[in-house]
Amino acid sequence: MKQELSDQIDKALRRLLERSGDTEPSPSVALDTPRRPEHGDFACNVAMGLAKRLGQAPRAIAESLVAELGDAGGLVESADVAGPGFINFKLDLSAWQNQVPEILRKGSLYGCSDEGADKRVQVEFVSANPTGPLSTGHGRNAVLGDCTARLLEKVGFEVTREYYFNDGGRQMRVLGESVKARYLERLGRAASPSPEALADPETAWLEESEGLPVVFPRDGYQGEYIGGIAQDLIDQFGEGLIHEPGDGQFRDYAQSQIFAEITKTLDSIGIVFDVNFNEKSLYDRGLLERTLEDLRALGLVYDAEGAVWLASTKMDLDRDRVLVKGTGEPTYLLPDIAYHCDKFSRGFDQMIDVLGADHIEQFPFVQKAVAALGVNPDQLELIMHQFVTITSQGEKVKQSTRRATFVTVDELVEQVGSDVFRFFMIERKPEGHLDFDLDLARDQNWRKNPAYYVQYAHARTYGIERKASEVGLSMPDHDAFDPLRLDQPEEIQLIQKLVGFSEMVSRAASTREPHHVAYYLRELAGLWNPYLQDGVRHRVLSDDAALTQARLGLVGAVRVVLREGLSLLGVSSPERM
RNA sequence: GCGCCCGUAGCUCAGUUGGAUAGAGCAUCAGCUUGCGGAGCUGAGGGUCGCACGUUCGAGUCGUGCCGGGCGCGCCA
Repeated sequence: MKQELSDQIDKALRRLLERSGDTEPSPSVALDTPRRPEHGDFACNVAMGLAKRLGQAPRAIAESLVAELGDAGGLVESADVAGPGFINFKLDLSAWQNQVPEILRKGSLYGCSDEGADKRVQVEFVSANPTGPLSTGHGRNAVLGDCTARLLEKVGFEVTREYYFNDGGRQMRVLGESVKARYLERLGRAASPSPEALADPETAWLEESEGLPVVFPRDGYQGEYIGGIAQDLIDQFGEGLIHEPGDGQFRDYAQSQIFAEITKTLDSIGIVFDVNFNEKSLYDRGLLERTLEDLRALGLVYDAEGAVWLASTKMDLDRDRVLVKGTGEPTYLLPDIAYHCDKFSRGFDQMIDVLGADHIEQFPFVQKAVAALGVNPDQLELIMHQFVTITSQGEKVKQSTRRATFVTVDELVEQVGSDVFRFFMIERKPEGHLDFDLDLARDQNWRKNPAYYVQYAHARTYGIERKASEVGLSMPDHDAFDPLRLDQPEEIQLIQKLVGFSEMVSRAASTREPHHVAYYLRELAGLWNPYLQDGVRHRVLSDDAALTQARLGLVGAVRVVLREGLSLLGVSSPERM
């Protein structure tokens, strides 16, 4: 509808410019929705931008444009020139009202578009290495990536969700050694390091204690889950693994166990990946060597100090980076570059990496290197997000990765459920900090907890349907009511909000900002809940049969939009609460 | 020290290529209300948009400099 008006204005503007002998390209017409209702339904500022070019007063240009436009084929009720040169449009009420059956007709397709038609996009997210349970930061990353993927699907892209993890390097070896240490401790063949030493890197690290060697690695993983994995191995193998190296079965078993746990966690919040891509497969296919050779052929690689370096300063970056260590082992950077080349070779039109703030430094190196190897840098984009803090009783909950005292996704989901978890995690724009208010998240009061507030708004559409069925009424089809009966100001306002859904989806998808969906839903619910509450002025079920049908039509349209919006967030749409 | 992100109401945060008198939720206060669904409805107060300068018809939004907070700056990932 907005598009239709915008097109009409565009045509009128072209006619106007042509007549005045102006041959330059016509400026694009932008409409925005004014904050103040007396400024109409849509406002246009194109006249102000043309003032200089045409050498006329903006208001005069606006007047001519209004005259040229006429009533835009019955769409416009009034067009007024206001302020410094705005044109304020008020649409005919029926233009709004007739959208209600349209929403019902489209149903779950409402809000969809073809912006991404025939395009394949890959979203890489979570990508936590399987060394422990997912933290809240990973949780935010997971929800952000998944909601972005859902938005892209909504606007027509073919989306691949992918999880990449490093299983070739040092980190996994330390994991294996950590498990082996706990294994030996539990069998009475090794001693645990002192708690003081574990807590503080500066404290002396004993080689042995009470006659037993201390084998736990200095930078090992201290979480309790490591002991659990060790216990599993004792239950299975007894003492049979005491001569097994840490990076053998210990590592393999720990990795597969932890990865299975991570998968389970993600599943519990409705996230399933299409591809789990492991670093090792890059080694197996010889892609590291090939990437290195390709970069070397471009003169972007050199040897120094016993290591192999990426000449990133030649690519406008502030320093060079090591690709292969003196030990002959690659750093994580080389596989990362090889991985992104592999992505590209799989034919995606667009690749999106979702990364936490602690990893963004890495991104430019990968992007530049991959660009040197022939990928258009615009095809590889980054969604960066800041960290999560958890607040309860007005105090921040302290977290430490090193000591594994962080709050896990599992713990949070157990307390508040998947729906609230996801809603809270997506509510903030990615680049801002996210303060997770645990008390509010736990609050069952629908009026206070925004997640429930929106879900409740949806459930109420079913409450009304149930009530209606008691008097033999059912929800009308899209052509079985007269939308012109929806003429109360609150109803028009609701309809305008419903109509704005598509534009919001399109914008959220193109800017990769799913938090707009959450805000939109809160606003819609903020109109809908009070509308229902005021059962005097506009009761849905009344003695007026035709009016009742029309309002049930509105109930249906609101239901469609709430359901579609919630589904973009991966939050359920309950029929009762 | 250098790089990136953030700074908007008491708190947590929105703010659509720069648009008209800066918004929401929570909290506070006042009045109404006994419900198509669990207490609700209506209204009010609350702001030098971190500070300064600049760009222009117009700046919360763009540029520069400063202040404050977070993250990063490894042959760790």
